[in-house]
Amino acid sequence: MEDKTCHGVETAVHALVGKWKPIILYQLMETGTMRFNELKRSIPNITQKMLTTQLRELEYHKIVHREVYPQVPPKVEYSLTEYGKKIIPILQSMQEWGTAHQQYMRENDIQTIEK
Amino acid sequence: MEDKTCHGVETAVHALVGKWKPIILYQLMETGTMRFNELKRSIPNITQKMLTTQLRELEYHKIVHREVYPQVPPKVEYSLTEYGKKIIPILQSMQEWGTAHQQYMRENDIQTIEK
DNA sequence: CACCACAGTATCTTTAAGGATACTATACCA
DNA sequence: TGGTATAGTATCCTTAAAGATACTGTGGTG
Repeated sequence: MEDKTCHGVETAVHALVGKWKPIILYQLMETGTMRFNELKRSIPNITQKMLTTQLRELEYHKIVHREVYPQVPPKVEYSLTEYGKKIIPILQSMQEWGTAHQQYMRENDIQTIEK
Repeated sequence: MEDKTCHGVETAVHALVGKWKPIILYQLMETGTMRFNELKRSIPNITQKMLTTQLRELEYHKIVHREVYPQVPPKVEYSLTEYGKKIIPILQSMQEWGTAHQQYMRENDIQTIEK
């Protein structure tokens, strides 16, 4: 963190990176407050473990708020914090570019998924 | 394209993710055309292998242009393509948010690097 | 009574990403 | 004659991320 070469982009990458975080955030951005399983259902293929760990990290970074209702069966709601809402522009430009990129890749017969 | 589940964000993440890609792109955005070693020197700790593979992937995605000059010693220049320049808004909002986030984390005594 | 939904943990295993190191060719420089 | 710079490959090895699976407690429903 000392040197000038550690760009903000690095920090942003660090906080947002991972296969799931941007998708989780995008969901919360679109839908607002969501319960754990609601979130899980909205993201195909994500496992409980992945969802939990990613949410915990986002919570740690104060990007996501976790509200526990002491009930049985449990009820836990997730939402973007006011602070977390500041990443909406990033998500939106990613969404915009990503959608265009899908089309561009298709037009040029380039695989979006390499390997 | 009406596939609601495969968000553009996913594609964006896929094309931009990795420890190095956003940094490489940010360099090229700031400096313009750069030679291989110039890029390498500007990114501390990156290995040749990492730089090469990341550049190849970006080239594959038509985000980065690679210009080889048939000389000895070799000269290869990298730059953003016109298409690649479309991600500048993403990089800028990431840079902006990331810088603010560093400060926010510092103020709240939260480690940017977990674990 | 058996079973479901809820929101998770706890382990274990797999896979992908990243890193270290050594090596290449060739021209120029001292 | 040896050393430097260039832009890479080719291997091998180490982590970190992701995934699979099983398990928890409890209250309400059929």
